[in-house]
Amino acid sequence: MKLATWNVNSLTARLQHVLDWLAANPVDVLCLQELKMSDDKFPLEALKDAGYDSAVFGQKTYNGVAILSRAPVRDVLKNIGGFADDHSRVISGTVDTPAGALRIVNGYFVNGQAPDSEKFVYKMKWLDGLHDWLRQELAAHPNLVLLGDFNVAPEDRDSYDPVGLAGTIHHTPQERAHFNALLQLGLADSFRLFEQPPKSYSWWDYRMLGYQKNRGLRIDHVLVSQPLVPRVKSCVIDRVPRKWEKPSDHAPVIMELAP
DNA sequence: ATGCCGAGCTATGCTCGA
Repeated sequence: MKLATWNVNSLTARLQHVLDWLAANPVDVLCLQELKMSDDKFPLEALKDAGYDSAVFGQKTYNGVAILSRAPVRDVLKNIGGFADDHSRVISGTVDTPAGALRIVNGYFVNGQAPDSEKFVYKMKWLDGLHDWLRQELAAHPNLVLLGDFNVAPEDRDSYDPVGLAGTIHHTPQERAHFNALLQLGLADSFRLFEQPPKSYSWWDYRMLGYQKNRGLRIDHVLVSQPLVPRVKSCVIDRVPRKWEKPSDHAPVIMELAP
């Protein structure tokens, strides 16, 4: 089965791209971030017509996440357990597969703006909350996928300019320590289970011809729990929709799980 | 140092993203 994550930067603006992409890439699960719409605006019917049920945690203007799935999604949970948050950033759910129940945690991680900002303080607290909650979630759900827009470039090779951008947002040691703490829980970065092309990124700035110059960051990730690692067949970034007219600034990341 | 782009809002310039 295939699972994908895509920050669409407004589902209102990008619905047709999502439908076109799903028609060409009929994944089993697609996790979306930055819906930028309230639940009542979510295009449930259009996605149902495309073959997907949706679990939605929307928010007007900012944030908002959804799990689209060909199979029903059960036991849906919104936000991080035990962490009060005004933002709609995390939605979790379980899908039943031939190989057993699969827990999916879809996150739109805090951006953090700059290391000396209040938003960065919020990012650190949010990541602490996520980590503590995930430890329990992993105990309860051995087959777990954590995917989404992490807003962290985990290593220097995940940035187009690791030297010039050292210490700036997405590149700070604090953010990378939080990413590594997630790995320490027993999660693996599925993208790095395989040899990958150098300069592989999932986000490119709209400005200054970022995509055309491949000035990007790899900040969208698919992490899998240890029992799933032997079942991961591939993880690829699909840059095709980044070339479409009026694209999201993020590209989808697709992970394939056996059987 | 800032805007460079793009989206949303009750807007006609601002905030935010990354």
